[in-house]
Amino acid sequence: MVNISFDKKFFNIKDTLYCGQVFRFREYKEGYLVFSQDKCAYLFDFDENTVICCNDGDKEYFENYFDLARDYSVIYEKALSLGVDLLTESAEYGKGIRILNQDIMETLFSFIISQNNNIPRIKATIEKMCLTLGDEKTFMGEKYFTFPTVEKLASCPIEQLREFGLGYRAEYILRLAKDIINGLNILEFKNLDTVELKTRLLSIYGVGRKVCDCVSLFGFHKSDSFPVDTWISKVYKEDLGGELTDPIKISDYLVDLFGENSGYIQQYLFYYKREREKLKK
DNA sequence: CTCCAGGGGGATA
DNA sequence: TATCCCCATGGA
Repeated sequence: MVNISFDKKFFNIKDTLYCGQVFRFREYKEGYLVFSQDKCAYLFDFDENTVICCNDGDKEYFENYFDLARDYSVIYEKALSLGVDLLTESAEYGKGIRILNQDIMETLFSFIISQNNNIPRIKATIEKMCLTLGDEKTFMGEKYFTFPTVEKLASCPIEQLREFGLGYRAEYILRLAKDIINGLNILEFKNLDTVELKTRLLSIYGVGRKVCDCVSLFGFHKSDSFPVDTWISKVYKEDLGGELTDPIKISDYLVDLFGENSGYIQQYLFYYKREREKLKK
């Protein structure tokens, strides 16, 4: 086992896990267990640091997963410098968020599941998938299940996929898994620029603009992506005074406005808007 | 272009 | 109890 310590000023565990970019984690002891692919890490606070505890062989994987090489103070300062009141508040509130570098396959399947769905149910569905189709492993004495392989997903009867709570998304999952088995190479997309990547992602059955932007950002770390859901639509309309209604046009407008920082700013705004709404109740 | 089905749970009225 | 909403999309 190895411990990686990182200044928690720009790495807050809760903000990073609850800002909606990731679905496989659970509370454990003084912190959280986070699962990715077949791996697991234990995160906790220690003094002024966030500590990542993982198996020796997974050190580099999780350093990349938590995007430790990137200086988030630059992104935070940039957000403040734009002079938009709501963004300043949002960045201050969510400056501990890190945009994860998640497993590409897992991100793609997970965000197809996320469409027109709520986060508790997305988590529950993915958990059932892992429990049934994944492999059992142990980390720090805790049992967990790996994310299903494409082979397992492709050979799973559609009725069983529906039992996980996938609903009509079961068809999307099955068709994609089968396409990958038949030669569709998603990992090859890593070499593409954002425009080309998005075109390829959009050609996948069940992937529209919203899922495409999430996968571009959370799987491929294309930060010139601005996923627009109902919360971001509200921010755009209520706080930025926008008049567009088509989410695709709103996304294009916001990427044009924020450029390379779009993805980070999207997370600041989404998280702040949603958390603040929760607090009102 | 608009309309609507797709699962199902939780929030709201 | 009924209705709306949810990190939407494909098809008519």
